[in-house]
Amino acid sequence: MLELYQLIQLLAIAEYGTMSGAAERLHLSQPALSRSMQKLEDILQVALFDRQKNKITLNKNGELAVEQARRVVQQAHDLVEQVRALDRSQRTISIGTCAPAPLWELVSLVSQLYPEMTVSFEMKDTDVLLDGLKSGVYQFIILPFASNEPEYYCFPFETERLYFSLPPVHPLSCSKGLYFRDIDGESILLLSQIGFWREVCRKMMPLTRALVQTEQEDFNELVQASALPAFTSDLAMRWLGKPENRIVIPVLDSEAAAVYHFVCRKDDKKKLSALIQSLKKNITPSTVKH
Amino acid sequence: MLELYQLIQLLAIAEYGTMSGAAERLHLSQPALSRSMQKLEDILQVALFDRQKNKITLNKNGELAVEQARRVVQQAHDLVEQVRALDRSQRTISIGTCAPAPLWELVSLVSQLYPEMTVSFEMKDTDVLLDGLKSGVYQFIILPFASNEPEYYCFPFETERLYFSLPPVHPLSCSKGLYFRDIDGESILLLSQIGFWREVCRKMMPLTRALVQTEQEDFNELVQASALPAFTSDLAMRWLGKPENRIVIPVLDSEAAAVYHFVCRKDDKKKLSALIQSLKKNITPSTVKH
DNA sequence: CACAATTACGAGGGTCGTAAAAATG
DNA sequence: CATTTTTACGACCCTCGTAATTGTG
Repeated sequence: MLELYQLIQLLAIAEYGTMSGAAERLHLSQPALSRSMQKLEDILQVALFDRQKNKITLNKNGELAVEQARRVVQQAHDLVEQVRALDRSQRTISIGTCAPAPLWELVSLVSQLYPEMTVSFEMKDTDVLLDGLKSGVYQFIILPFASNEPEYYCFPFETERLYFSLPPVHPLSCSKGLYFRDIDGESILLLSQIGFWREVCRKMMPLTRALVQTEQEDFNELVQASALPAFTSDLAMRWLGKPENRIVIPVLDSEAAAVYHFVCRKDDKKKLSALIQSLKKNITPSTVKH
Repeated sequence: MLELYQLIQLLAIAEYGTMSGAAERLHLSQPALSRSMQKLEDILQVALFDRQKNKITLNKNGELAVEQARRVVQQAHDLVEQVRALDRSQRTISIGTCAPAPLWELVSLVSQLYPEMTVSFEMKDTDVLLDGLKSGVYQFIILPFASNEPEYYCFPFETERLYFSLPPVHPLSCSKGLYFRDIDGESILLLSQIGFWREVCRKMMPLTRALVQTEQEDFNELVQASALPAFTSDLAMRWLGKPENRIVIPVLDSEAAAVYHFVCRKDDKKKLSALIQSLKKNITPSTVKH
């Protein structure tokens, strides 16, 4: 019976050229490898090597066998990897999101509803998210708009509104509401992991220079220490707390309000029904409106 | 280490549905198969079956594994077959010919020159021969015309001229020479394995009905017993003898003379050089002319 | 109680490593 | 004389089969 280990050994010989070298690479004794190849030739009923007492070289048959063996071994390797990947994908829920805020609720919710599953998430551009949903990278994604592609199931479940976070000394800190353009031109502090909000800022405040901070801790300290404007949101304040020593003022532009949509493939709707129901239950009428 | 026998066993379970059934088909005990599959799951680090104490069914992982295993096992099988086929092709010379006559000389010549090789031959239509030469089915072919395709090496090496074989009582048996049309309309005896000559007859003697005989022995007896015209040729008479109690009369049409051409791929010219030289040496000037 | 799968245990086959031999440059 | 391949022999691993156990319809 032909077996994979024989093909792997053959490949090692082909790559290394000599039996003793291949044996060493395979952590095998030369005699073992020699016998193994003799047995392979027995099985194939074909000579694979030109034997010159002191030296062996692959003959035509051997070269063809090596070529074919590469395919077989590669595919066997792929089999292992693909099956493991499928298994992993069945044990993990991958979430793709356009912004961090929805995750604060979602991750704990998903962990509760599917306690045996591993939860992973990524923040990407919306087009990458849609590609990933299509290819199965994500079980569901969070978009700041609705998708009406027929193969997807989509509904809005949460809104987020941006607030300026101003130091009390700021000239506009007494306002009841502000527009992006009121602050445009001033330098502002920004967290790096804010998803699509980054683009919103660039578009709505084209004159503003953003000082981007990677770490949440460092960001918080900077906000307290500096006199620069920053952003927060209703969701951020609910989950992470209000910034200390700061005045928060709602941003009045319609672009400052996002309606997060849950999007999954219709095929997966049944699997995710518990989550979907739970999300819909949490929707308060005021939450969705803006 | 993943091995082929485990994949084969997995496929048997997938095809048969139950372990005991698959074990039987594999000429294996159930416990052996059960342990084997447990080991396969160990190797993949993945469960392949839903186990219900009394029953097993493939789960998603298992189905993917089966699908992949089919590919791997199939390719492993192909490896064996292809290597064996290559080995055979290196040990055999396959000749394709348009007519039987050239073989009488060729087969013995090839056997002498390449005593370690097996000689096989087939008689086919000329277009099939050319296809076969291109695809490697034949090492060389014999055509009744020259091929001037640039990748082929081609030269004429033998001619054959048809003769009518008439009973002495036949009205034309005293002729020095005859044309096809002189006999056209009479029923004639024909051997089935005459290659392209069959088409020549059909074309040159459209009114004639051919009584086709499969066996050489039966044909010879028929020729002696009946009063019907038949064919022979210079080569047939040289190698098989003159028909008894018959008058042989040359067929004068140009279509009754064939110049057999040896055609091989230029790649193979070197391998066949001994044969080519030997064939060229045998060419007598009179043999090639017609 | 028949049937299916798993566990336990001993037997056998096959591969492995060490040692030794043969051959080459 | 170092290097490479092959043969010989004993050890061990791993798969197999038989028998027994558990669970199901």
